[in-house]
Amino acid sequence: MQSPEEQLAILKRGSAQILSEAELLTKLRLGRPLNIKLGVDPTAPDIHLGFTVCLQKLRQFQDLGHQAILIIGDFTAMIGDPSGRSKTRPQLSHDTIMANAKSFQQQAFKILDPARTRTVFNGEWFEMMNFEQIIRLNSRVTLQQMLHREDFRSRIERGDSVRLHEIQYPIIQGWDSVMVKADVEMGGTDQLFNILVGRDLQKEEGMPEQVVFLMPLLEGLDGVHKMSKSLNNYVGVTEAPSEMFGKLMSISDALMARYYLLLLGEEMPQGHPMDAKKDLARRLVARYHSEEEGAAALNDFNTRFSKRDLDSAELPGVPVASLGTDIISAVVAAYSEGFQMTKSRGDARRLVEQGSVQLRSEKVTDPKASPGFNAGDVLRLDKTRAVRLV
RNA sequence: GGGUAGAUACCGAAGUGGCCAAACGGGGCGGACUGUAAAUCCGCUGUCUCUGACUUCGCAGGUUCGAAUCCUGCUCUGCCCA
Repeated sequence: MQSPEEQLAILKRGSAQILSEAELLTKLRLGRPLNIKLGVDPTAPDIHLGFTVCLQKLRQFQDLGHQAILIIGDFTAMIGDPSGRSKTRPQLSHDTIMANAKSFQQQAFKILDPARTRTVFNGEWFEMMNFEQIIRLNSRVTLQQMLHREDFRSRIERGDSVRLHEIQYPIIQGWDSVMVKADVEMGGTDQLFNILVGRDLQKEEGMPEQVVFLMPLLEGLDGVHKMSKSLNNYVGVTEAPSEMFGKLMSISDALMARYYLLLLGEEMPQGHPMDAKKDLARRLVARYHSEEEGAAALNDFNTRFSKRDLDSAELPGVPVASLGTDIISAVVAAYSEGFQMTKSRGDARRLVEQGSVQLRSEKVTDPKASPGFNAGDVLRLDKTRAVRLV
């Protein structure tokens, strides 16, 4: 086992903020495995690359002999969050949450070491609480404290509603830290406030305060907003190799440097940016699938796009019989059969009229065309998608 | 509880009786160019049986030849007062 100083040096790498390093060092010197807490929200079962930034750091802690504690926020998820101004977030059933949690773990263990991971559900302690205890818990923090939080404040300034239960989230999360006796809590930089509340509550309970360990937030594919499912700018760790590869190839060069740093933990190499990007994509596919699939995805990308040779690329097969006779029906069917995507006929028509659709390497721009479909033909739909007729 | 402002397409936001499937911006998508990058230019962005038809402007009714626009009720939200 490395010395506390060595451990700190390793852990510091790539982190955004640690409050405080001195405290962390003191804890590392205790010579026992530390409890490293990471809270997860079981509303969406898919882990994306943004979240892996935290998971990888957590793995590093594990490799240094520490204990990861994954807290599944089943309690909060069951309450649901009715605020979502545009979309009401559905209250999740217990079954859904358990299923999500399970799939979450499966994905997380692509990165984490199961032997050093403890998974707990916060319903374990919150479901037991009665109203008196809840009030008492609430009395420990002030409204001013909660309103200090950036996103609440900005919502108030914008005139958006903030529901009372939302300001309890930090308290709930903080109490989790008390219950699992967290030595360190990890999170993205947006978690600073919540994690600090955990410290306050631990202090009030007369226990040592957890160290705040923040990782940078990974920007999504758009390069602007943080990677998130709702913005649809994410890469999921379970996505198919070619899909993952393709998404990674579409990022900007500036963003690529970030991805190198946060996902691979190294500097972006010199040389042609495209080669660097291919290597990034290949390695990440290899990490979440396998070396072979990484190499295959790279190879496939090269034939499909660099050589523009769709015929020999691997494409989803779609039965000729499902296409109908006209080109619009065929495009709609190809999207749904080949990619499980629902396109309206209007969308399909636009793609055709605008020259995106190709059959047997020739553009079909007449929406009324019935060009005849044969097994073996390649039907190109848009920039990234094509199917092979079978 | 009282007052007041508001609810428009993915988001922001115009429109306040017919010229509105609804300006403009963002986002998204497609084309050209390329490295499936960036930048730039062009086009599209409710649905369909697509030079036309149909359904949309919080919900339900009503007035009118005609309503996103006027009236009534309801739901939701902000702000001010209590």
